Amino acid sequence: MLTASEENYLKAIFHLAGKSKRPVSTNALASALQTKPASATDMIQRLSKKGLVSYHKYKGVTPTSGGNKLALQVIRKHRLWEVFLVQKLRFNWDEVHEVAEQLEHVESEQLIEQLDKFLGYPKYDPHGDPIPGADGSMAPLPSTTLAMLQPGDKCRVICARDSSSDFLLFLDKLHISLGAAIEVLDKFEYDGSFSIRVDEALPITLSSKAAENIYVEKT
Amino acid sequence: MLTASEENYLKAIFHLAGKSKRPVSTNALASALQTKPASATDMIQRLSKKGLVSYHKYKGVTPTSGGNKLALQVIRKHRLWEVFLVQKLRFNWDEVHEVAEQLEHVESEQLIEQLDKFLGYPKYDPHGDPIPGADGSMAPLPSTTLAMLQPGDKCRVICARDSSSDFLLFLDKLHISLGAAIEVLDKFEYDGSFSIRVDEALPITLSSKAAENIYVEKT
DNA sequence: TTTTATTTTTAGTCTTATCTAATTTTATTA
DNA sequence: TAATAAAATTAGATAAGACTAAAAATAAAA
Ligand SMILES: [Mn+2]
Ligand SMILES: [Mn+2]
Ligand SMILES: [Mn+2]
Ligand SMILES: [Mn+2]
Repeated sequence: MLTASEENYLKAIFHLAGKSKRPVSTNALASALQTKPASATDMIQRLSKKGLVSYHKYKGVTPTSGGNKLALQVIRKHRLWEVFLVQKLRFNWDEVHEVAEQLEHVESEQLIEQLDKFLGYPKYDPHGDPIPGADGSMAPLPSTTLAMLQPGDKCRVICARDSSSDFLLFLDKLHISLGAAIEVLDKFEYDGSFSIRVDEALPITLSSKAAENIYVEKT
Repeated sequence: MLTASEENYLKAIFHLAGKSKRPVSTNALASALQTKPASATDMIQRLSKKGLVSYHKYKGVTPTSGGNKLALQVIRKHRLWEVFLVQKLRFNWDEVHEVAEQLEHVESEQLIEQLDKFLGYPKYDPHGDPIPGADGSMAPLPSTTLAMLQPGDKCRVICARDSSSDFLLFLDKLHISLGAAIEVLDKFEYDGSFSIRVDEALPITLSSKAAENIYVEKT
């Protein structure tokens, strides 16, 4: 088992390496974790001994396939907790990170699987980032906005594209929350506005500007 | 701020000292935490320096008023998480402790207040232990069983008195879960059995033996 | 009231995770 | 290419939290 610190480093290496798995420099890692390069080197060597990262002195570090898998599981936990905090505990979009950063280290297979179920197996976190499955698989980044839908289409809200607090406050006023089920009733060509139904409530009107800033997945 | 280890020790001292605040011996503390007496002494001295416990060499240790307050806050978090695990994530009564033991150390005022709200401000945990309020106040131990109620009475399920897995499985079959709202419809004097309604569902019959083993609070 | 047993504390060691300061390697520039 | 700057590593220190073994204090028994 990994310590919280090891998990944080592994996750940071995973993120910094990106899709192309380019080597992560010691300085970049240290600065991402708000620590010193010497500490990063220490931890890199420890993770390397455990076979979780591939490391060549002065040449940077990348996750191994084993490290990759573990990093994805930590990210899975982090993002599921973020969904919980926003959808169930009514945290704001920008208040969840710190807390999820702690919760992600709680160790219990059962906990995370039941949480996933409780949340309805969400595919995206409140920032629109895909949630890895138990097997490490991930949905593609969200690309459909509410504005792309046609009357009769149904969808679920993933996240806001424009995550300014103004916009989020606006969504809150309309009771459009993360994970809300939306049905497109009508689209008015005149100004591109929509008539929609949110979570079985009475129909409301939404401007094209707002619709373009809401990422959804069709259901 | 306290480390997880400090919180665990403080909580154990609080529990072992009991209501009468009798001094806790080093051996008792070590054995409660499954560690060695030398480690317990170490930690006792650390907590003493922080003013959280009152300590006299060879004479045992008790929480100070400050330590008491902090211990109650950790217990509050522990028990609220236990309620969450059982009521929301469908954990069994006896599966929650380990996980709550980890979750209790997550640090966020907002998290615990929102969780409390989300759970409907429960007064008891799944083991029937009262949950301290944010101010440290606690409800008395549960004393009312379902069997004590009369037709027309309404209540909420606190916990099982007999927490054998047989009985818990039986309750599960009847869809009587922790926190369930129960209405007593009728009481049959012939055998002491009850007709009750659980969470607005169709009426069911409950034996006197079962009713005597369910602790409730009247609503 | 000595002697013996138990409990508790102290002394010294280990691991994890951090830091600063010094050194080494790599990259840049003249 | 040689000098300099930047990045990375190593050396050495510290703190938390655990351990074992030894010493000291207290409790129980003879
Ligand atoms: Mn973290
Ligand atoms: Mn996120
Ligand atoms: Mn704990
Ligand atoms: Mn409990």
